[in-house]
Amino acid sequence: MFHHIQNSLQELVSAHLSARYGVTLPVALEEPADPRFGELALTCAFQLARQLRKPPRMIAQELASDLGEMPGVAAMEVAGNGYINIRLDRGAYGASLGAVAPRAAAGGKIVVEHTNINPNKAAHIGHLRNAVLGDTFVRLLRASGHDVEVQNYIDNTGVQVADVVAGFHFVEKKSRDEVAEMARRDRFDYVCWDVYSNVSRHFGENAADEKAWRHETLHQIEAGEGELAAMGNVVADAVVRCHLRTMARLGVTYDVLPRESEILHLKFWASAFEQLKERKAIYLETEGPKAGCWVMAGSYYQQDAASDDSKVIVRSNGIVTYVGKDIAYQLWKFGLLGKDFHYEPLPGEPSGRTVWISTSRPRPEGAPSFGGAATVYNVIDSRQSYLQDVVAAGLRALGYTEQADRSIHFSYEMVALSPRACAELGFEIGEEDKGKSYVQVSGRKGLGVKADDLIDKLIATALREVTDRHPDAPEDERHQAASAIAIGALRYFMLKYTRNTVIAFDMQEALSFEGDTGPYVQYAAVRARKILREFETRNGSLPDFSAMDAGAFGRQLSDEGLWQFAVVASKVDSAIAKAIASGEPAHAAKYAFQLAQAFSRFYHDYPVIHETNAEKRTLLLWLTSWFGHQLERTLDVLGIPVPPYM
RNA sequence: GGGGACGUAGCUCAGUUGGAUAGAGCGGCCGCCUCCUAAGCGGCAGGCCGGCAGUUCGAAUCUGCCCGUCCCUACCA
Repeated sequence: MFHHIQNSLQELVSAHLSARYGVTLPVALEEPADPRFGELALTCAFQLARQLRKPPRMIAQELASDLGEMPGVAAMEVAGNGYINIRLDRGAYGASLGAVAPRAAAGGKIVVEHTNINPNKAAHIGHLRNAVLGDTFVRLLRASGHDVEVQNYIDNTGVQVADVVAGFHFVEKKSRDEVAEMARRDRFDYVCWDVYSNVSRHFGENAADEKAWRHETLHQIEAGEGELAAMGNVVADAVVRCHLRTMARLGVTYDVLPRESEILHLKFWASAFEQLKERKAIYLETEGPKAGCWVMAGSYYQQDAASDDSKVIVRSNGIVTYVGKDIAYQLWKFGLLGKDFHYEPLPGEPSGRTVWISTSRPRPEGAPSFGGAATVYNVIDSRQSYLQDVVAAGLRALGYTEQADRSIHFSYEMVALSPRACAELGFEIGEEDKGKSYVQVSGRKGLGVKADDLIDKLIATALREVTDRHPDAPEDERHQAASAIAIGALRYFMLKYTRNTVIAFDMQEALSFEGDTGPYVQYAAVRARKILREFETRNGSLPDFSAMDAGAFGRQLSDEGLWQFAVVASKVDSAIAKAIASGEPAHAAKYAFQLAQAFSRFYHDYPVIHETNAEKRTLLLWLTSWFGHQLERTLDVLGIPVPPYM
């Protein structure tokens, strides 16, 4: 509702400015920090002051009287040097709050690619940040009416998978069948975690083995033939399944899983390669250390590039780099490659929605049409910004400038470990890391917090809290509540930091359920539901809310506390729009927290059920119900469930 | 060397395209459970917004130069 008023006022004022003064400028409508200044404030008098060569206060006075009556506005006051403070008509505003704003989709399909975990080991907390950020952004976009497709790219033929295969084969001396047997058991991704760190350690001590084993394994995997290739499929498929299960615990889902093996087998790269060569986006280097490589000139992907800067796209041995494959994949996402994957439903996925996975053989099943996006968001950590620049430059070099502009690197900083977390986990910190405020996680070193371990720990902690408060509740119910709380705590923790903040993961902070946390927000939702349930238990049903007209809202919302509460709770759409515009899911999380804070105060200050004045009681119940709806809408966007009780 | 990010309360972080008195959580101290769940509420203490200059009616926010921290800069991904 707030969002709606903001937009219409902006239009009105903007039209007035151009008619009255012949100027067009973006009308700044801010929300004053101090509620005594009203709900909105115009600062355009300041912006106009220089152009009109008049003091801002005079312009403000002129504007305020010229604008006169505006719909939904009760009063305008000139304040300070030239602010125009706007007070909304509380009765009309209150009466309009229940209305649901229509959502118009516009701008074509948006592809969001996230998660993208190498299928060679268990997911860790860094991957969680990626998935939660991506999933939440998807929910934000969908909540505002966009058509969104979620892709999770599976690099099942890369070095990381090859290294684990080499570990199983050369170090652990396991056959393909033995690995397949292990893969059927629980938490195979944990087994791979150890195999990977073991083989990485071995490679660190034995460079010859690294070169030989990796070469042999990669060669088989890329050819798609041999024992090691078969083992690679077993490992990657099983680990992908583990990852999907881990993400499902957090409510993270996907529409399609494009795999690198199909990029290879369906010759995606060959098509992209032809386009790149034809458009002279890349060239064959003839001299220097990169002789024999197909490279992209540095000037394509960075300003002020040194003249000899270039990025290898195809190695001198003819094998394409990851970036090259990524350019092909990116072209496909926009429908520019002239090729498509084949798809099959991923078997064994829980019902509800089908997850499709790419396959190289045509399948009869009617898969939806994937790719062909108008806009693409790649949720990838900031360390890869250089490579993302190269990918976008590839599109641009092919003449797809619009798509390059709509190819957005949704970057975020890494999740590192606080020194205390390292100590708790029993990791030895190297000398060079001692003085640092955080330590980077490393799959190769096995240094990190596994996602499932963290989730388990959160559930156990939450279960203790729930059991303390509800010792007599059935166990499965308590467990359900604890799981919801754990998800809330984890997702909120991953979202509360803005994207360019490095998270120094600290177990105690992550396990905290008080203050600026998910459970605090969930608690507000639980209590709102409880009040309504309690009232119904005592009185049979809720009162008839249709009796609440603008007059009643006007009378009751003259109470400053209730009015402020209603205003805050009316800003859901505004918060979602802001989070999308700024690309910061953290803003939506922050808003959810502010909502919960407002409710906590309301809960404390207004005993709803015990209110004796009938009109006021009805309004309090209506506010509680409507607030609950608003908060749950916000929580839904954050992917945070509401526990049955806490 | 080049590119990028960051520096705000003891700690961890917000700060909406430059706006009114710089906020939150945690930690510290003091209060509040006969009353819809205290995972809560209220209060107090705590800041030359890294430094210096500039831009202007106005700067934590924009520009330049310093200081400090981190990331990237592979024929790895």
